[in-house]
Amino acid sequence: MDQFIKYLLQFGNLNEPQIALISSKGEELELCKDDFYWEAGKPVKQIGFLIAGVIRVFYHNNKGEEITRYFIDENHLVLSGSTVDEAYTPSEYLCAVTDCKLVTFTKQDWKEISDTITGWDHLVQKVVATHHSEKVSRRSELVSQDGTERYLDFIRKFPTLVNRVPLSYIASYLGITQSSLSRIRKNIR
Amino acid sequence: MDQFIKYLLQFGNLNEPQIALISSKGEELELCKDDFYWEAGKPVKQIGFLIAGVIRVFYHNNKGEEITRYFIDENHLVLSGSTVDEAYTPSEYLCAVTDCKLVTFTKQDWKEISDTITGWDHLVQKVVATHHSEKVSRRSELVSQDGTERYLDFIRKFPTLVNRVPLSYIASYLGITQSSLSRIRKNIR
DNA sequence: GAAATCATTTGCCAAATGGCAAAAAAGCTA
DNA sequence: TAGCTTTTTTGCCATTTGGCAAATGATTTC
Repeated sequence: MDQFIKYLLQFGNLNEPQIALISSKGEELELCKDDFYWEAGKPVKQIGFLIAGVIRVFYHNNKGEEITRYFIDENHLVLSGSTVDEAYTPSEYLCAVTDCKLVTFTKQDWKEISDTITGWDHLVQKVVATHHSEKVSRRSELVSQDGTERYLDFIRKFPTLVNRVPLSYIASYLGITQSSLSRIRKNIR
Repeated sequence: MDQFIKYLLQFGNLNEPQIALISSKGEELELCKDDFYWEAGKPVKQIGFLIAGVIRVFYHNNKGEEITRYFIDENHLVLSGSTVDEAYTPSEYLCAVTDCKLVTFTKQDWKEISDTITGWDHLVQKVVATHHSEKVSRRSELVSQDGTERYLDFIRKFPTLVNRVPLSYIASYLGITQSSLSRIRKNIR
């Protein structure tokens, strides 16, 4: 929980009572490897903040293959792309790649925080914007590169993930087959 | 200007004085084809809303090639990924693909609006979140598909752009060469 | 430690894409 | 319309990647 507060404080000030309010609402949640945090079609009722571990975001393409859209690592909010106060049913799966620890808030509590703390929405907006630009900068160049460049880029941009995430997931994130990625790795060394 | 207000009202209520305030701050801006709206390295001083036209977002990769990151079409905010009130210097170029019309706000005025209108930040957050998820859903599947699928997807997701944007830009967005895209198009018909 | 399971590497060949340059088509201007 | 410029299409061949299946390696379980 402290970790979450500390993270928030990078984006704006919070006074003691505000911190107390936030702390009182947050609940710790642990996920084991391969547990789902979201499942496509099941409404999301929480906002989460990932304290430890890695979550993989994936969906199924029209051939039924799992496509990894993104990896979420420590110190990131897990919330729907659209806004918090609406009912939201994801079309993708969020699944723990490693054991995970999160702080979660019910949407109701989150709304209460938003109504109570002046500037909360603005602060969250900052956080979301930061994550967004990080996401974009991590993702965007993939399309314009060949497999080798994409993998090197992945290592650069997710340095802490390479050894925690199975090859097949990385390949699915990079948009190449596992075999190709394996060959690519061989050529790099 | 009315178009912008109308757009905002989809995301939340605004009363007359609020609308008047927003209207009084917005300035119309016209861009000709190939004009730059942002240039990498030059600070951004405005928030814009695209009323008409298409803007291409691109950057240069390490080989000096232009890579198209995204197309912005009508009824979208043009703002930095990070927050509004900070100095922001983009690392990418925004260039008009067609003649464009925008409504713009200085950061100062935008801040004034934010300070004056309760719920403004929240409303903007909704807009940004909507754009974001739209962007993600338009972008994300590209990596996992071959050229033909990507192009078909592009047509589906940017139906109004196909005939307004040069082939080379689309190819650069799809991460394939212009030649390949040309061949792909031949095979589709 | 052996068996079973899961993850990664490799071989083989087909298909897709890139690089380069020339040709063809489309658009623009005088 | 002719000439010029820009955009798009093609041909040729090298390289990359995919698909599939088998082999190898690693991990877990009993």
